[in-house]
Amino acid sequence: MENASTETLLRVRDYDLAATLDSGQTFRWQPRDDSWTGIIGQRWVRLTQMRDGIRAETAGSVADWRWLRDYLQTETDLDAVLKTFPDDAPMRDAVAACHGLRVLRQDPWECLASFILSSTKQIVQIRQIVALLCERFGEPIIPAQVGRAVPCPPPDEVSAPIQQQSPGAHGVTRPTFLVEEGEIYSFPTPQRLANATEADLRSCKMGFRAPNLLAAARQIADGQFDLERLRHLNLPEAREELMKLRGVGGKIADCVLLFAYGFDGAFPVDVWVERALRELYFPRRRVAEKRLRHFAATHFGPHAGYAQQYLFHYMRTKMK
DNA sequence: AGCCAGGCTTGGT
DNA sequence: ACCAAGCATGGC
Repeated sequence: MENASTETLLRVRDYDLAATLDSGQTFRWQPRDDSWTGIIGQRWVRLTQMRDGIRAETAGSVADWRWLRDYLQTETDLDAVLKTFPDDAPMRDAVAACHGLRVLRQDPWECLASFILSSTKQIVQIRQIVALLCERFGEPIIPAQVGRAVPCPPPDEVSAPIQQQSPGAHGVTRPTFLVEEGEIYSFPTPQRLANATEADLRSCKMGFRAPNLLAAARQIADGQFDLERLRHLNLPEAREELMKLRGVGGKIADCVLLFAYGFDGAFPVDVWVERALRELYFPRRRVAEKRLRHFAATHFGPHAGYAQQYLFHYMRTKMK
């Protein structure tokens, strides 16, 4: 029986929090003071990498931390997963370079919506679009004043804006507060977005992706499309179902299946992973797309998606 | 300035 | 069944 508390230590080894939260599977976590702050569901959370695990702080008392262990997948036996990877040089290098990288278990709707917004966008830009979407349509969340007992904020911290030069803004200075807490909005529900207009969504800089997100939100909001039902399907069935949504092809479907539903066999192939496959496994060879997909589908074993995440992060961070 | 970005859809052979 | 263009937007 756990006592209700606003903080806990999740004991876990071989968990690289930074690699996990910054490897393009999720888009809202922000680094700050050796910690990561973000929103999980309706909760503000701060996570800190410790030697013996992950320290978690949140707003409001928590009696049962299962939701967080589930999101972070701290119970996953990483060694058991790594043992299923093919024993070849590229995979060994990727695992060595990204030791402790995990695949999260995210909320299906947030994951789906985020990846609908991801097509032909760099990760930094996906983050910006998602941030705008949450600011405009999410519910405000109260961040915890963790670690500092502040009955009332010091007057100079609140009332005195810091003059800050925004770079490249032609000499325009804007007053900003130094104490901004980063993410303070929940991810908008399908219902909320279903009531928005396409123009509203376009104002979040999502361009041609706006009608796709809007259509998905409306289909889910009115019950025509059931994200929960996908949990009871097998991988190919669930994949086919997701691909019925406008703007969702094989790659985005695979991302959602892997990052939200825990289908470890899903193997998203984007430009980075395709590059990894061609350069690491078929150097200086012309390989047809068809054959490459067959290789991807057969070579990496039951946790292929996990292997894919190692290749992806390896290519992005270590191979430039 | 031009190319590319965790792609998908559509219309051409 | 395969190929290219087009799609918004921003960073480099």
